[in-house]
Amino acid sequence: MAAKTDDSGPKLPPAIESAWGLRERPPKGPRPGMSVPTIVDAAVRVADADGLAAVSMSRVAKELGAATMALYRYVGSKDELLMLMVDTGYGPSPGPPAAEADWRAGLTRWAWAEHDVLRHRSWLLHVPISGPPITPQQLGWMEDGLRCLDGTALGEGEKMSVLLLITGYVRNEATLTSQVAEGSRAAGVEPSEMMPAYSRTVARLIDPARFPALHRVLAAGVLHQADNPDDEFTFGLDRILDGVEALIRRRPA
Amino acid sequence: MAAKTDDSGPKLPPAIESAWGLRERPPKGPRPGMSVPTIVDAAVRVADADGLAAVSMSRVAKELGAATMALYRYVGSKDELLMLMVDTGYGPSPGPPAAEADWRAGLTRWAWAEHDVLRHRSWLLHVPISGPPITPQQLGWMEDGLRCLDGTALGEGEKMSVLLLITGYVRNEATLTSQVAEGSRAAGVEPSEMMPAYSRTVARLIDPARFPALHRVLAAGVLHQADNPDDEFTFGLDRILDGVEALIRRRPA
DNA sequence: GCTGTTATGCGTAGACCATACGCAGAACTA
DNA sequence: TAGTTCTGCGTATGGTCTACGCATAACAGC
Repeated sequence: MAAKTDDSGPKLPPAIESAWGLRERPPKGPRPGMSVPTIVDAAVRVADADGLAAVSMSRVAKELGAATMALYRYVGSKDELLMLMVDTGYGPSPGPPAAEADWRAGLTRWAWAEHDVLRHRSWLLHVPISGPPITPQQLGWMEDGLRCLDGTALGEGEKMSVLLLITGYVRNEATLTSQVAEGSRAAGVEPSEMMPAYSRTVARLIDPARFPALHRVLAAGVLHQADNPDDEFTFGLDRILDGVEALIRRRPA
Repeated sequence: MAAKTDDSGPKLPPAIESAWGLRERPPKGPRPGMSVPTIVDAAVRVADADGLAAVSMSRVAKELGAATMALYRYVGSKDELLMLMVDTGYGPSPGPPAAEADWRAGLTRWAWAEHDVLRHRSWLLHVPISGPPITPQQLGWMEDGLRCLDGTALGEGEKMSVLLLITGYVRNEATLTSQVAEGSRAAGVEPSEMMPAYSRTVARLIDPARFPALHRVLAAGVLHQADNPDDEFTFGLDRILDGVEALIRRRPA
């Protein structure tokens, strides 16, 4: 209730308001030569091509044929630009679950959707997030996730916690695999040689008497063969969903 | 096998080697005025006091009464320093589980230990990690975690996956709560007012028809009262451990 | 049509940052 | 004593974000 009657309350960054379409152009002054979406798209293009580190205000401006400082008419700070980049970088949410899908199938699809986004936009993982989501598409993802749990007996707070749990897992998994990929590129090693090399390094460093369990893992050759990363992802996700299932079963239907 | 007979193989950063104590001082030249641990301690002190963003080479040097460039005699790059900061920032691992503890109690203790470290050293979460752990104390944490699963029927690879799962969860939870804390400090709001303010903002932005599930969550007031963060942490951890328990039960003992 | 107001584009400049390079001198070996 | 090698660090380069202010373009009202 009282959604619109709220005073405008806590100051929202201007660029965020314009992302929600709550901002009419003032009728005076020269016509703007760019727009917030144009700038954000350019920044995303740079990040896609050369990584997040390449996204500097001057680089984005160059991409648009504009001067560096021109961007600051549209975006309050670089952090604000980053927030908007995350929003468009994630893209539209995967949509509500199919009507006949149960919660587990729905959340699995939801998790894989985020997984897929993060796989080919790994720079999203490097953006320092500075708070809970307030951009349109981000909240769209949240909405779609919540809907997966609609039929269950979980409380609203529990639903939220479950979503946070899953999203955190997906991000974490993506972070690890992207680190391996980036590390191998940086060291000029074949990606498939990365984990074996790591395994050899650790083996050289540790004393088996002080690190017996770790030594056993290495001896088992676990880190040698690069598992199919998708299997690794599925393993963890299934563990988490098993845990959620145990919780749901415990509730009276 | 063949731990020492390995050639020195992949080039390890010099400062890492010295962290493992594999580096004797060359007998010539002037005696060094500082040491790697001295520098790392100073950097940690800066991060503890003013956050990771305050850790610049010049700031650390000032802390030591030295010139900026003097540090580069000991540390190859800032990234290398950061890696060492993480190692000493985590501190010594919590130690092996008590003999009478089952795996679940052991992992719970292990997870809480990391949780506690991250709670009062939240800058650890902001360090961009660039690969799997190779520093002594980091591997110590890994060892202690693995030992918790020693009695179970899990394979070595599964043990590793479980650990990754838990550590990822702990980091993620800590990231979220520290974001709320930092956000409130940045906005000058009481920490306890942070989530209510967020809730109000989202309520103002979303259209209940397009975001029905989210609207329901808000209406339930879930985000209003700042849950005891420890309860939130326990909830997620128990979900994950339930999932692990389901896996272990499925294995023949 | 003229004038005042306002918003835009952007040049300049300041305050940081990491770090490549090279030199003076210290501490050791022979 | 001569030679070698390592330390400390001054200087300089090229990058970052962004505060500030000016010229100009476009509209509102008279």
